Amino acid sequence: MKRVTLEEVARVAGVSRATASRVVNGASTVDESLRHAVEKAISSTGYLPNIAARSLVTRRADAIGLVLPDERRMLGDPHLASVVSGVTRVVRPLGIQLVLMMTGPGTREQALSDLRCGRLDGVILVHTDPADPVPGRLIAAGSPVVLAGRPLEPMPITYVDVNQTAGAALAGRRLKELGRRRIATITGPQDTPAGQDRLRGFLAEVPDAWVVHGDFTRQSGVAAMEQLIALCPDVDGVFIASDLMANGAIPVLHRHGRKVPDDVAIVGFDDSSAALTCEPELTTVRQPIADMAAEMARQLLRQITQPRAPVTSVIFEPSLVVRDSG
Amino acid sequence: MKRVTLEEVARVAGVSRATASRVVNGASTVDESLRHAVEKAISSTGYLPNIAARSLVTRRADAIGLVLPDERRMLGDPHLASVVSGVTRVVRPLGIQLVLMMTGPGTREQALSDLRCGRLDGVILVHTDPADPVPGRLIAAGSPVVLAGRPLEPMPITYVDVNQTAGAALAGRRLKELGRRRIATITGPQDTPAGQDRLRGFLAEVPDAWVVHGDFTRQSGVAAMEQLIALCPDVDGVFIASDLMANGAIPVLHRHGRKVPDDVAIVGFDDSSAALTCEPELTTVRQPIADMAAEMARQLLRQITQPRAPVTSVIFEPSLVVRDSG
DNA sequence: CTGAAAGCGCTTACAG
DNA sequence: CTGAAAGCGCTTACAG
Repeated sequence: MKRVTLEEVARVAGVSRATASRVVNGASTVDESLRHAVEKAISSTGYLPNIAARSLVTRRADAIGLVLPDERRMLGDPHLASVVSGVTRVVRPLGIQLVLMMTGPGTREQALSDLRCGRLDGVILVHTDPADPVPGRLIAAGSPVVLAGRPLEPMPITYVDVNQTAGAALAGRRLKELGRRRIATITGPQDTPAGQDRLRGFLAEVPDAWVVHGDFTRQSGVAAMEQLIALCPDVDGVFIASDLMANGAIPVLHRHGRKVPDDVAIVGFDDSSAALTCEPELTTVRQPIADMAAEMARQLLRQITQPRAPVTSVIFEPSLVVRDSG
Repeated sequence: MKRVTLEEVARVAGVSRATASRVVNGASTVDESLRHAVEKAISSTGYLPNIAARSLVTRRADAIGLVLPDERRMLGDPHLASVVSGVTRVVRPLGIQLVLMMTGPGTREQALSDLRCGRLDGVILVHTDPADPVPGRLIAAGSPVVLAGRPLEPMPITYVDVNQTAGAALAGRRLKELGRRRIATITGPQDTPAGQDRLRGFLAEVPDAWVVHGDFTRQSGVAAMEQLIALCPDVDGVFIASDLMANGAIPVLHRHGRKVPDDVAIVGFDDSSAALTCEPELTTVRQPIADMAAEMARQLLRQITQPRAPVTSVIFEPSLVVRDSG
């Protein structure tokens, strides 16, 4: 574990530290023969630049944060691995670290101070609730930040989202094409943009649908389906606003002797891993989570390198994945 | 975003930079009145130490890595959030960052170089397969490292695991207590310690059990159960070596007209979120993942602060969580 | 294109 | 207990 410094590389290559630094950083203004000498010295010594020293002068941490809500809220969440994967895909080739911050109620401030003390160049915020002051303070501080999903209240911040209303409309159209007549929906929480948009998009397509409310959790899917069956026993098509809720709701139908999709067609939303653990496998609206996460990383990187660039958001189009449930 | 330095704090407080540094770092050898002056200066200026500058001299990154396998392998994995949560719990109060490394086949080396260039103080390795050269090289380099789970081949490395054989025995005992006579098991992959131990521990309790092999994935649970039903149509109790496999296997039983738990009792292993998405909810052997992850972090921290400390591993005792499936 | 030099912001022996 | 000073390892104007 002998620590090799740039000084040493320069000496071995017979050049100055400045020149050695230039080839390490790929500056194009280095003579070919010197470059070669330095490269040879690098590999012979096994040199690796000290990141702290570099950071100190470049004023970049080369690290971004992924700020998550607390464990309880992440636990059933089937998206985490995909988000991490998508971000990693764009960030790693650039040598940028992904630091995970799973926050408790009082610890979201951490992101702010990590940004201020130069530990992080920017942050991606997941599952931000409307009361959270962090996004506002980040904007005020001029820190690079992107939100996963449109914020409830409009604010001048970059976000990446799927076209929620279009996705819900896809689900509605599918149920109609299947010839279903007594159509219902189990919604997400109505104090979130996704919950609102999925309901609105669906009703635009199926205005007379029955509406029962859930909150995206599996458990709420169970309760909502019980409620729905009581409300409308002969329902024959249901759009359930998250795969996780569908995962809870389908067994309720079975318990009531209703077959899926013969008696009741089900369409979910997300195309998360929860869709595959449904019986039968879930027809659902696909959100390309990993691609969206990759785009968040790209947007964040752009803000970091171009602090004065205009704020833009990007919306992905959803698609319908037809499986067995509807 | 004006950057406040220690220099400035010292000037405001009317002391030297050295003294200011001492109170920032909580050195006890500072006169009370000076300490007060510095503290006041810190809060009035909003000072936050520059991490890179500190790292450069302390030679610590104050960051640890969590090295995961590729997305495909993590996707259905219900443990990720719990692991992150457990590690975060111990690491955050110490101001240590958790950096996530989701590796592809060729990128596990990243951990090595991040360690060498001072970007990481240590790493936790998850799902290491026997062919992976990384653990060996980490040991050779003397880097702080802990493994999630016992390595297949014995090696002088710290790991944290659950007592797998004891857990499997718990499952066997449960099925016997339920009065089951034709007992079987669906195993995990036999080239992993967990897969081997769960089978061994189970057979020690139920020596004459039928054995069908799976690989911990949901899909393999489906296939294995089909196979088992063909092999032993009147099986009445099955220990399935992961909740995820059980999640796939139970619907197969239903499809064959067998009720759970009346006709066939099922006991899983993990107590992950997959246990709750089973119908009926899964009786399973609980692995306290978050606590285990917290312990991994503690072990790693100890290695970082005490490089010459002896290698120790820690084993958690599992417990049986009785729900509805068996 | 190249090198000598300054400087990034901190911690830590070393004297006093 | 306190301060002046050295030094961590790099990058980057600035001359040449």
